[in-house]
Amino acid sequence: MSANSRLTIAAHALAWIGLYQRQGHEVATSEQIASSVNTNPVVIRRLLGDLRRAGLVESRRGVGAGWTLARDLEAMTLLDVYEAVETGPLFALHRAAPDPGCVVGHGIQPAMRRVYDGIEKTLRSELARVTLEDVLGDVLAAPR
Amino acid sequence: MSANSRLTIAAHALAWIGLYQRQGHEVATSEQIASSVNTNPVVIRRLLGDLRRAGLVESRRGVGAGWTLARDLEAMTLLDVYEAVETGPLFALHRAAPDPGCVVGHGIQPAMRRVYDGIEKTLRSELARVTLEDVLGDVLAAPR
DNA sequence: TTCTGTCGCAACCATACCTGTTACGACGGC
DNA sequence: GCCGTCGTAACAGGTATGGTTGCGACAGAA
Repeated sequence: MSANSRLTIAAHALAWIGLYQRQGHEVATSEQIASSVNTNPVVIRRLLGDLRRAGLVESRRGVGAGWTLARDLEAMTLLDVYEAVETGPLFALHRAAPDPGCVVGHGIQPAMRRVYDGIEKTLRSELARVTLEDVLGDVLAAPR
Repeated sequence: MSANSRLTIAAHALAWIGLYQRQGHEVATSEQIASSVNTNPVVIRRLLGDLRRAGLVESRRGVGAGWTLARDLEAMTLLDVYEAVETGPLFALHRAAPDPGCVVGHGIQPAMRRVYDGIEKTLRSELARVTLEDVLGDVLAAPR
């Protein structure tokens, strides 16, 4: 599976904004964040747009514009971020419906859905256990 | 995320072969399985090729060729199948390395990797808990 | 009012992966 | 030699992601 890095980048951006505000600055610009992430500012704006729609950050426009956290990193979990930036399910069922006349084709989808639902539930509880404050703490604890 | 259905199709194929053999047949052809899955036989052959390389199925060639299970469904878990058909990690880190001169850019990757490693470990234990025999049982228990 | 810096967003391209399809050689039993 | 099936390459189409450019919208400052 070609995994995507949206969750990683979103967590990076949030931790960056949180640290920047903690250092006394009011707003962070997409260009500053993009510089730390090493990507294009538009990529950051797109992602932060998702986070804004999820109520995790706010944006100001005009001169001196930029991004601020909508709530403290302590009150934000990776599950919030995951739900804001990820769309579909982890595993998909058949693209085209299997043969309903076949016993296996008939019963395989509910069987697999049950497994996948359990996995997604576990995944969510794992993500919900980690706050962005935890992430930032881990980041700052990295050896130089 | 655009999930892929490889795990679903692989489980479908294995359950189908298992049931077919249980009904007294020796080998299953990719065309029969493709008919139940509702896809092209080459797709099935490609997937079963992965499963063969993982030691889950065997193939015969020549006239009367086809596929057989390499071991009982009871001794096969969804984790075996997952590892056979899925390649990369569930979540990716940055595509391009973040700015190492930035505190966040420096520490974000080990921090996220720790989270992702924990999640993958949990995912694997969930998948390892389900045998293909469980799946087939669930399939056969589906209401008509 | 005008200027300036930033966001918002559309458009486009490149890449990568997955799925489906066609084609054809390899194999092995008859 | 014939035939059915696998093995695999090649290609096309769809989709997701990421990178880039361009430009209008906005809001504060001069």
